[in-house]
Amino acid sequence: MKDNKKAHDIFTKFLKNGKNRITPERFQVLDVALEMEEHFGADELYLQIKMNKINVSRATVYNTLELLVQCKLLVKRNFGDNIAKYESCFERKRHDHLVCTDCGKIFEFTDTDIYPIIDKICTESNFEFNNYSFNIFGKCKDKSNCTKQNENLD
Amino acid sequence: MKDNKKAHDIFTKFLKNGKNRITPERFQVLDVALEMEEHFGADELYLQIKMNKINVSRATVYNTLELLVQCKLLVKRNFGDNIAKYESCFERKRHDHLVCTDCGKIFEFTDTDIYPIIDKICTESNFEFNNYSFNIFGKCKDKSNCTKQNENLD
DNA sequence: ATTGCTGCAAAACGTTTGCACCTAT
DNA sequence: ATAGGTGCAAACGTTTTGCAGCAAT
Repeated sequence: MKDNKKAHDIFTKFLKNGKNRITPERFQVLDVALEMEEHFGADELYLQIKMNKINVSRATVYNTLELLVQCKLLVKRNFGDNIAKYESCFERKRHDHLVCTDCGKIFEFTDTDIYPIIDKICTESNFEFNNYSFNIFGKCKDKSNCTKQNENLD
Repeated sequence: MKDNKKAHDIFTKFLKNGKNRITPERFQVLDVALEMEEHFGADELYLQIKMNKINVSRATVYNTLELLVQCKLLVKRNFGDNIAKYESCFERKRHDHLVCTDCGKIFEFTDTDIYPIIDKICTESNFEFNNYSFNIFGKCKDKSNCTKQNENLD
């Protein structure tokens, strides 16, 4: 297991601050979330929890994931399929995604040039920045890399 | 009714090109879509169609919307609530969105500085660009403007 | 003791699918 | 004639909700 102590501390502080209760279930959700592969769905996490023989209900998983987003241990993303995907951003660099519409693969990139643009727009629009999402949809040109799950294309 | 002739022509050309059939239902969906307020959901469009006493099924609406996205008369968007939203981009300038997480309002902005960034990333990643999504989430600072539907905040 | 959280199951919601019939080609 | 498209209803998968019991404060 990774060193989740810092993450626990952040979550504890957040929960106390918001008069939310400190429950073992919430920390179990956090622990499993930090172990997940990137970009997991809420239900996927729930099933993983069941597989680990941990007894936490769906309702608690969904509820806790929202809390973890609020305290910025997780980010919530959407890659165009209308399923909420979560991703740890605990001790990770902010990044965005390229989504291949042929094979469904998701690639990460980091580009800081976008930050001043966001700053400018928020200032101009009198908007208090909280988060952003930036996805690029297209096709892997390197087709050896692209399994092309949708064979009905082209 | 707006001048939908050009849009019809684009759709017709696209359908013929892909060996899709030209059916009256598809053009009825297009016409209602072009009349909709910005950012409508598929089911919302279906209900609007029913209200107009037009007889087109849900299946056809969902199917046709995908075709309209493919021929770039509509764009499909997602503002973080896992409901696919559509928006006409027929004779409209490309734009992105600020989403207020307090009141849910969505504001548009246009910023061309992002294009060279997208170009650069696609070139570096050997990616064939098709589309992108860029949303900024935050709060309207001008609270007189913000109805704050979520009174449980702060 | 209070009130928020939990588990469970059912419901809700947007979306997709199966099938028989229809229609554009 | 024959694919492909349609309408309808049922199914699907994700997410939310209602409620009784439980547990953190």
